[in-house]
Amino acid sequence: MKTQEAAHCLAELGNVTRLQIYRLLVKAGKNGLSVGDIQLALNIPGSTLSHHIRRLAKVKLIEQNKAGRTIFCKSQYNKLQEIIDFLVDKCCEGEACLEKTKISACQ
Amino acid sequence: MKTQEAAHCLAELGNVTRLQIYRLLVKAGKNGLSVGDIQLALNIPGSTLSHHIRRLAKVKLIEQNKAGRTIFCKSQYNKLQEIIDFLVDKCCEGEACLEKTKISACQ
DNA sequence: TATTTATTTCTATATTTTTAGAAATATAGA
DNA sequence: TCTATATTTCTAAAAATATAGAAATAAATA
Repeated sequence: MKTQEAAHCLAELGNVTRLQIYRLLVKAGKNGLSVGDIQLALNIPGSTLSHHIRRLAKVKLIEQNKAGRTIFCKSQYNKLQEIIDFLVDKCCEGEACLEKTKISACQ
Repeated sequence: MKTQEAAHCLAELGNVTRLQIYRLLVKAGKNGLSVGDIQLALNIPGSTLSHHIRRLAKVKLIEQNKAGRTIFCKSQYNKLQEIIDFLVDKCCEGEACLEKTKISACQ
């Protein structure tokens, strides 16, 4: 991952409401949550929620699939992996003081 | 780390210039770099650089110490550790599919 | 087909952020 | 003490973001 993309992803995570949404989805696992579930959990206006979800989806931190009139959102764990790898890469002049986080399941 | 603080830190990392500064410092290790070194590497106005460094320092992603008229900046690795821990905590309904990144040295 | 439900899009306003020139401060050295 | 160097603070303007009401869309159900 390049700096530009990493910064963009980190900026999307850098808003309290969006981070709450994202964390709900990280915890939720592969089935994810519907937009309605998230709205119920966070108690925010639909238009605000929709705006934040769209931004998370745009940078591929989450993905959405429609089932009838319900839209399910779920974390794209590989993107989080890439962000973490970017942040810890070549730490301390290559002295390898950071062991990488491995995201094994949930891909 | 709580959501509020995590979001704040992530927002500070979510700007290309600040992320470049931060990554230089993560790579630099425990001796860090002077403000002048960073300015040379990134080629940006001093006032802009100073503003970004201040923001990174404010959330303790980096620390600064003065030596004469030179200010050295270095990464506070433990903060990065906390952010990563926050992001991967309780992933996938506690199925523990994320192994935590360990930052052992450079504290 | 009419209604309800789930969610988005449109729109506008308030707030925050980014950028950088100019001036200020603080320390070292001549 | 005068000057040069390293860095910050002040200031202002442009751009981006956050928030949410209202209207629109799309699918399920009566």
